Amino acid sequence: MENKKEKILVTSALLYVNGLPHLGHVVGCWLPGDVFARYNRTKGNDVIYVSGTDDYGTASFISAKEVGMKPEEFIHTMNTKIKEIAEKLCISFDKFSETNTETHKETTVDFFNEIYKNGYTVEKESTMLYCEHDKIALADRFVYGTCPYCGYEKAYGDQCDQCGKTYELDDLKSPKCSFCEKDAVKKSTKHIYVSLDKIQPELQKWVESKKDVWRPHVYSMTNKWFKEGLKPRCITRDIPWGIQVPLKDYQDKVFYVWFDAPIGYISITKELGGDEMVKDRWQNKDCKIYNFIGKDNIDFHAIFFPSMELACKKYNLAENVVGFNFLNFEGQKFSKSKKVGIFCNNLMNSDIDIDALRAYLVSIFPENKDSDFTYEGFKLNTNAELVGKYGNFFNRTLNMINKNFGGALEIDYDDIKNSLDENDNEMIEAIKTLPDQIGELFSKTEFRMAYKEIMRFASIGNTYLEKTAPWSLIKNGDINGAKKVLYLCLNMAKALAIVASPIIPNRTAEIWTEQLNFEGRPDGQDMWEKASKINISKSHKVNLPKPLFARLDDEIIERYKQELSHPFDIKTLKK
RNA sequence: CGCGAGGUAGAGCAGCUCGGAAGCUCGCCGGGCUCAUAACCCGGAGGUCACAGGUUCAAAUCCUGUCCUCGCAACCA
Repeated sequence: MENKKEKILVTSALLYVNGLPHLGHVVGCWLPGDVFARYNRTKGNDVIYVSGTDDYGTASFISAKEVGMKPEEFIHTMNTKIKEIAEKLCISFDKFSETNTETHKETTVDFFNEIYKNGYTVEKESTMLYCEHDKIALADRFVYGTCPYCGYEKAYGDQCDQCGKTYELDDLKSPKCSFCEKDAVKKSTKHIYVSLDKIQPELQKWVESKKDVWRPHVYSMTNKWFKEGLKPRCITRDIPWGIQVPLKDYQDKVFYVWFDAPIGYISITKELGGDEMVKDRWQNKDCKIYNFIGKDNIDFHAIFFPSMELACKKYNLAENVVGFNFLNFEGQKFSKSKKVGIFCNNLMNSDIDIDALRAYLVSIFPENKDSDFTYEGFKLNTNAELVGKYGNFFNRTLNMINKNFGGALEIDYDDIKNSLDENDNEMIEAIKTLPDQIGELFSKTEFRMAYKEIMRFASIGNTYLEKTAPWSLIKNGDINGAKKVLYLCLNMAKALAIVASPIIPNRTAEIWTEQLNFEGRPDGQDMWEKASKINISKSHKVNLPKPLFARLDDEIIERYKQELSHPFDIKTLKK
């Protein structure tokens, strides 16, 4: 059953530039997207993987001010650092860009113009709080004042922490700007709203068609919106940092970040391959789009962005909105202020094995519910799975081939096919069927299960060695028997390198060239189908093995705990 | 009746969509092997699948109710 090559576009949620990512973002967006993209390339599909940073919005504007930089300079600095971290983690973006580009501005303005032209916008007058000093509109979380109910003086714009009551921004007494603490003033302004209510029927149809594709929690979270009914949503803001709204009377307004950010997926695609690629990936119904996001982003990717796309009528909607849950850390939430977590800026100077880290993270991906990172788990996964099962199998196989046969077995499948016993047949069955089963799991974005199956695959190899005991065969003079066993093991080793390559790309590439002595890379285009073939040539010579992964002891773990727990503080950028 | 997630062997978890003899990793006990990074393989002990009802020939899995735990200001995916 040969599958046709698929066109696939993978996106990972744009990261807000106001800080550097912690493991949560890696585990929910970058890494699953990367594993998925790598698998599909290896499978032979035509994949591109894009992401970047979301540069606009109030917080980054204020942060830039705080460190004495222009917004452009600040976001560029942050974008560069974030990109370095992605590279360190071996996230294989075809393009990692940002939203502060000409291409993005054009794409966003054009996107808006289409919605406008299609009649899906309305104008509304509303009052807002404005800070004359910082020249920005103050959203609920950037303003405080006196609670109209209990008189608490540090109440937020829409809710009081002391009495818990919620209210309208209008009711807050003597409001002040959270940034400069000066009085905020009330202003009346016009804003543009997108008529989500008009789009709801069409959107709902799309969502329903995804019932069996999306993860259950994504589907149910999305459907909750329909029960209450979608309402027009404001997409403009009164701040000086963002993309200008291209309408008369709106010269001083910009688009709300959540309007333009997802359009970034399109503009970054355009940056990568021009209009032609946009056409090929966003306007071609044969291209499937996968959005990898954290659960906090589900609403934006399953409701707002698709609604906008439907109103714009120019681009295709996603095939799958892959919403991940959250990662906790040693039983607690990640927290910068409490220094709970692993903060990726620390990875840059750490000697932690990125592949081992990736493998552990995949094993605990919060696919269906929140999960927990523990150093104990990391240590266990590295020592028991990667060293003991996976790496050990390569080591055993290659060692015996080298020690006893000078690295070359001088046989192939034709030489052994008439002398197969039950154990051999089980081994052959595993090599022929498991790569496809594992691939199926990857393509269904069930990464944790795929990883588990890969480790089970390695265990089958170890058990086979145990049952056949080639070291005894050699001792007893059954050289052909030993060669047969090792030939099958070598073919399994090849398969194991390929199927694990989406998760541990560096180590598998290393063993591929340096130890197995093959050409190319195990994660090369179209390599997947080679995994299930038992076809290594007679004269193939392997090299001496070398341990793939290093064991972790408590001392090293303790050092990582110290090294990796420091959140990045933007104040260090201060001039 | 705020919202959401969860309660499965000592620990951590999978299985629940599409009911059909309780599974994985670690730990523990016993055995085997010595090719391998004190790695590997086999066997065993250990669970009334939170509780109570219901549907069914059959329920961890579906339905109803109850109890308990965790998250829901900000930094933060």
